[in-house]
Amino acid sequence: MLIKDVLTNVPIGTAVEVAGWVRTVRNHKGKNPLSFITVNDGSCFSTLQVVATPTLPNYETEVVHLTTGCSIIVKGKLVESPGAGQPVEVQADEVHVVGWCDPENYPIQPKRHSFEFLRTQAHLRPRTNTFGAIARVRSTMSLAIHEFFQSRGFIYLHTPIITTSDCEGAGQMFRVTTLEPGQEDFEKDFFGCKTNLTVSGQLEAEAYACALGRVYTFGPTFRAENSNTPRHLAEFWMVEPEMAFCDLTDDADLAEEFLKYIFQTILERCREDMEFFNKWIDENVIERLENVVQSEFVRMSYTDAMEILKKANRDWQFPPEWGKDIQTEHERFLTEETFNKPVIITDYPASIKPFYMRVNDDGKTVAAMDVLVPKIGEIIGGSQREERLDVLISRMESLGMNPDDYWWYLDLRRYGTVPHAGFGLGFERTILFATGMSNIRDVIPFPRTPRWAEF
RNA sequence: UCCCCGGUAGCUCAAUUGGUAGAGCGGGCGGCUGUUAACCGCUAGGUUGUAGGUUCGAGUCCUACCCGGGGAGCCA
Repeated sequence: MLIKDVLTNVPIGTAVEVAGWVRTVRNHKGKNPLSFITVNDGSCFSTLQVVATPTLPNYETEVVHLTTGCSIIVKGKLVESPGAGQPVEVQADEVHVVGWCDPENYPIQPKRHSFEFLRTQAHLRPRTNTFGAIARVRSTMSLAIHEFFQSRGFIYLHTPIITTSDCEGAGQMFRVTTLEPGQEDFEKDFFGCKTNLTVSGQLEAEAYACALGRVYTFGPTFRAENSNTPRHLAEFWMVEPEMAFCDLTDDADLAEEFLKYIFQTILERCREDMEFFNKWIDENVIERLENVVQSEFVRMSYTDAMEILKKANRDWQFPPEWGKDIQTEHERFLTEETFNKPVIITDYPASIKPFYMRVNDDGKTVAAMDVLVPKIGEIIGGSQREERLDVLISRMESLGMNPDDYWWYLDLRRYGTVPHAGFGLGFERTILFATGMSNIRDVIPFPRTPRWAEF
């Protein structure tokens, strides 16, 4: 029986059986000895208080020696709790110790640990309040993502992890090879050519969108960038919808609806976990999410955003200038100081965006859009794709790319081409925003970053 | 990769101008008539990240390296 159900669905007086890990133990040894054991099984944030007395045959031999981390199975009766901290508790008829936990060596103590320390104990940190809550929120968000797309007629697509295509501009790649170190003859390699871990499923998703209409991917992505920040991982999860017969405005509409849906979902379904984050991690996180769900996102062109930045009376480390990238300090100014909500920036200069984005009529900008949120910065990057064969080829050539390498991608424009658009959402960055956590290494179970692939 | 800050007990941290390394929590033992990260008493626990150097003397100063955090770049 899950503790989640015991605490919400089971009437007082019911015989229950729960299995979980001991969080804390309080023993009283006076004239009226008894023990309070709080147990968590991960099914919900709350613990269940178990009351054990010396009438248990193993009370002296086992129960009083329980410590944090022990695994137990408890049979007993659910009763109203006379104590103040919890409405109900279990009066134990049986406490079976499944696994002992040496308290001298067990790293997880019933106290506050630093996240830095817990990262070195990534196999045990899910037993803490914070990491249990993150795991449940992450799972609920994953389901919400599928619900959102499936209910709108999107087909869930699995794009390859090993690829030969280079989604230009998406960063450094991890080589996949069976060659011995030093060998450079790719014809002798496993695939007979140079292969990498994917940096994006977009190009393949476009192929399926140009057949099935609406598709989305949700899977791992790999970047070999030497990025050492609280917002970057070498292995992270990305959601990439792609829609045929769709322009940039439709794309931005989808992104806005999508974010609102997943935040709304965790506010509704992860109330207890969210209240924990709000109390201990970020005292404004619930209010911020509610604002996002209720408010309209700001939408403005890159050109207009540059005007706002230029008019701002402040010393920029990177002075804003048309044609240059929007820097982190600019993003924060827009999302945190100017609007204090998500901002969608559209129509970036072609010179700073990749080849596949559709060239606008002005010839200088492309139909790109980034969704920026307070604190985290960019969580979505997307665009309308260039569907005109001649424009796409000349764009590739001017960037020094060989169109022959992208023959199948160009076929999509040769045979029944169609306006289409899509975006990529960084899943972990979205969890950061949703939980108020500040380091991306704490919202994925086993993070991979430069010089760190333990566990 | 660059800039800044840090590394002391199992964990979280303290240690004056360079002068005998401490506390809280956790652990062990004892006490406590229902507790809430319980409380009270006693107790064990350290090659101060690594390797050099300066000094009568280094946790403290210098050099190099390793690891971590924050910021930047790259991006999601």
